[in-house]
Amino acid sequence: MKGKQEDMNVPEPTKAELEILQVLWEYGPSTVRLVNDKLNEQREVNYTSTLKQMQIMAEKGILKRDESQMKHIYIPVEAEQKTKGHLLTKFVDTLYKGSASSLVMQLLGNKQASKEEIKEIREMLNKLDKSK
Amino acid sequence: MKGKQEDMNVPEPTKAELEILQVLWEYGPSTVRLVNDKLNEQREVNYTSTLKQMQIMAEKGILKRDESQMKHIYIPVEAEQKTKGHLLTKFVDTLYKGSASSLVMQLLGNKQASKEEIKEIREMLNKLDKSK
DNA sequence: TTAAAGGTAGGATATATTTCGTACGTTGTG
DNA sequence: CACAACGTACGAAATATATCCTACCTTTAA
Repeated sequence: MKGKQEDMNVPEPTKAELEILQVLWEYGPSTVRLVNDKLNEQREVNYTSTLKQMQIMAEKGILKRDESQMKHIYIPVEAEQKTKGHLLTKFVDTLYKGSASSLVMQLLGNKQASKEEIKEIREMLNKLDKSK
Repeated sequence: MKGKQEDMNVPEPTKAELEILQVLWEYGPSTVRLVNDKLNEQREVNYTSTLKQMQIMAEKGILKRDESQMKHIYIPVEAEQKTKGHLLTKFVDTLYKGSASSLVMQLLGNKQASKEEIKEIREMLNKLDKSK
């Protein structure tokens, strides 16, 4: 049995696409107008640029949309954590040959993690232990 | 006093550029021939494509080169860890709003870290404590 | 009821990145 | 010497990504 459209593999977002996803993750299903407004709080973008981008994302299967109203509502197909997980996996694979601990080592070594964060990480590890 | 050429900010590598850097990191300063051979172990690339790419990287200041021999030798300007550090910082900033612990949380949660790796991470944390 | 505001669609353009073709010089070997 | 192998330089083409212009439809408010 063949999979439905929604089952197809969602391609990795490009840089501009990621910006849009961030807005949708933060504000939930939204119109192009809202997304474009949020983007413009950071940099200047023309409305139709954002529109086009989101249309393309819908074509690619990154977003789905509700066309029942004139103001279409766009929704990410994948959950935030899933998409971030993909990106993280790819990142670890390319830069650290898949070794999560190598990545964490650099994170801790380069002071990219504050004391509080180190504390949080330790607590996470402890919780992991208890759950076994 | 103005900085020398070498002091200029090294731009972030593109995807193709990163592939080349990986080879140089692994094998040290190398000729285009060697880099191209290594790349071709993974995918087909024309020699002149790799050459051009490395020439551009030299222009950008990502690589420097020794032209004293006919076979030019290319060398990364930044150390491996420094470049990876930049990329990691950017990654944490864009995807996790700069929170290292959020990233680690996902790493641990999504089973992208094996038992052994979790053990290693814990040991790293312990070492960090001792050094204080 | 009509003009302004705001919506979508889609082609064209701009920019960034990647790949390759061609020209031409140097090295090595029969 | 001559020619094949190998090197660089550089413009052009191919791709991928991002932005915008124009046309046209719908809603809203004067």
